[in-house]
Amino acid sequence: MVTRTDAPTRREQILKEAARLFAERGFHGVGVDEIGAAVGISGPGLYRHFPGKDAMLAELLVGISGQLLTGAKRRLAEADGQTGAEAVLDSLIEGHIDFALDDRPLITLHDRELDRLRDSDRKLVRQLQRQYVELWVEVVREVYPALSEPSARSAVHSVFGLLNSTPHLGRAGTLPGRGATAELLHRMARGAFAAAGSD
Amino acid sequence: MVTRTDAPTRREQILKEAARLFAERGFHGVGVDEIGAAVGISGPGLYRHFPGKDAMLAELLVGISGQLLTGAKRRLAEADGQTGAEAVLDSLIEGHIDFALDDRPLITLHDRELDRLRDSDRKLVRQLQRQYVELWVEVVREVYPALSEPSARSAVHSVFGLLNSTPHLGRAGTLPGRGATAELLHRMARGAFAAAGSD
DNA sequence: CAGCGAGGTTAGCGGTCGTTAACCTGGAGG
DNA sequence: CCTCCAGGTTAACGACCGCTAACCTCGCTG
Repeated sequence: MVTRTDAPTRREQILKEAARLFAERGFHGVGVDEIGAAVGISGPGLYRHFPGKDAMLAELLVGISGQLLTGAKRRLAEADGQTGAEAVLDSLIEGHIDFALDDRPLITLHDRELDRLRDSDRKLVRQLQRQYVELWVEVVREVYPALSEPSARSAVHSVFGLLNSTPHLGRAGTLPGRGATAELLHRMARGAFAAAGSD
Repeated sequence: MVTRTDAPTRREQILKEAARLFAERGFHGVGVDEIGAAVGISGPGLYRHFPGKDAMLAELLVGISGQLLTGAKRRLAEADGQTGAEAVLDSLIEGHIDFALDDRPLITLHDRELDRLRDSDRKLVRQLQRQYVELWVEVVREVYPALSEPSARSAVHSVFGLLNSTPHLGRAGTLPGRGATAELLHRMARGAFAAAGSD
């Protein structure tokens, strides 16, 4: 894991705050003035960093999808041949949980504001998402050969729903600690797949 | 189950179309003119039926939460004493799946646009949602006594995420039929709970 | 058959929002 | 020291949107 030590750039600040605000109140529910205020500058100042409000959302969504896919590919490559499919599936689940727990606003945006994108950006995001899903489907079917491909795809989407539920778990603190939550989610995801695979 | 035979009222038409549009493009992304057009009247005509756009969303969300809670209470009462906790849990899961499959737009709204409500309405909806969750938590803990209350609550929220993933499953037709999908979801939900309960 | 209310219509107001224009400023480089 | 540009500022424009006002028109009903 690469740890950043240098300060975040203004662009990164903006993206982070925009993600939080978009997740809280929806893309159309947030004004550029608010985003600016959140980073200490005022509305139109944002246009020195982004061509428009749409571009911020696009960069966020493309970034999320790309990051998920890249991480999954890396995990798949790291384990290829050496370890069994079970271990790969565990690694995929772990990666997705880390993302869901560490970047809740992004997870929220990811399946909520996709339709607000320009056509070309939306196509790109959907393509990345599809690749990510297909990668999971292959691994899941290797672990549970009884699953048909459509069933496996449905199961994967459903498990994403399960893992992405983290924003609904107590807003902060009330849940039993990050480690325990991650472990609970992991067990439940495996249990859900196992139940789906007992055709 | 009560089956309606009479034609839907204009109010009901409006609510249905508004739900669909809100789910597709978000509350702020839909104009009153579009909602009107969807039922064949034009924008301001809606104000003969609702005091404002907010009121439509409020009625939808309060209706959803109330319907879910009422259904769950009924299922709990029907089985009380007679059947085991396992059967009650199965009944709850079945009811939630029916709702998720039959009213996808409402399920989408339910956890997406809550923050767009007036304070009083939002409090009411949250209270109904909380009661619904607590009802599930009690049943789940009866079936899996090893689960602590916080863990059970997290597990319930996560299973809701799983069951509410239906809008993400193929937009229509591509999934293996309603019955098979319902059964798959049911099995996965039970599997997830079982895995959570093996503390 | 007069009257009236339910349920529409169109025009338009007031506010908000994304974006652009025009201007300012501090610090780095020759 | 002059220049320039990155990164701000405020003012303002145009579009859009929720909502109201004013008006119309049926179908009941006394």
